[in-house]
Amino acid sequence: MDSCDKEVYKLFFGTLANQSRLKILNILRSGQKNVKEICRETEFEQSMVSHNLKMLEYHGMVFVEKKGKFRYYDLNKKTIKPLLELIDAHMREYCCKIARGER
Amino acid sequence: MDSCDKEVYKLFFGTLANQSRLKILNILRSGQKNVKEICRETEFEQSMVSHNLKMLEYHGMVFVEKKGKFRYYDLNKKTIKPLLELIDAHMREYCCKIARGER
DNA sequence: TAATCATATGAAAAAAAAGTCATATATTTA
DNA sequence: TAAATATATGACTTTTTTTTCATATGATTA
Repeated sequence: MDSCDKEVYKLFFGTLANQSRLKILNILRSGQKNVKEICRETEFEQSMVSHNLKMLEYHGMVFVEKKGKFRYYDLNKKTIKPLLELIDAHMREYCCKIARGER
Repeated sequence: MDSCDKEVYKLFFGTLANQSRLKILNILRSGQKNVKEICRETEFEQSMVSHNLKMLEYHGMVFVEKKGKFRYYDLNKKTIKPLLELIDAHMREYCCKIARGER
């Protein structure tokens, strides 16, 4: 990991370090959705969803597919799903106190 | 992943979404180090290193061991190392444009 | 036990990221 | 082709995070 990599890592993790984007990713776990559907399910405002989807797409965490006037976003199941699972394992073991809000 | 989890995920990723902390983690890959050594190798100011180490420790990414007046910090090789490797794989495949600075 | 060394902490300043709002663009339908 | 619908974008404001600075704490040594 050289200093260039660290910048990339930072951007990558930064993309995941946000509850709105995590909520979007989570919703996409159940299949691809268009922007409107994501707005409805998250109860987020549309432009915010678009901003966040752009960031997720840029980092390869979701893919887009144009269908007429809609844009369907799909989770990258190959890497993002296992990644979330690995982190689940880490957190089960080391972050109980965080989950409980301890300091 | 419920809304409580998302908060924890956010904190977890937030801890990794920072070049200073990534640099510290990277340096710890070659074995445990005390704060002074980390300062020297990173060229970061001491209090900043301490703040960042605290955050890393709180999230189970490093462990501390007191030895006299020194405190040795050690990387969590069980989860953080494989995590970084998984992300390497993701980035090799999807984030080339990021590494190249494209937009 | 005073001086020194190693590290931690809190508050405040600086920097970065997130969210909002107005509006632009693109596609479709009437 | 005008209106409507879906989504994206840019500039700005707000919020959050990071860094810095001064200082506190704790262990060691002279």
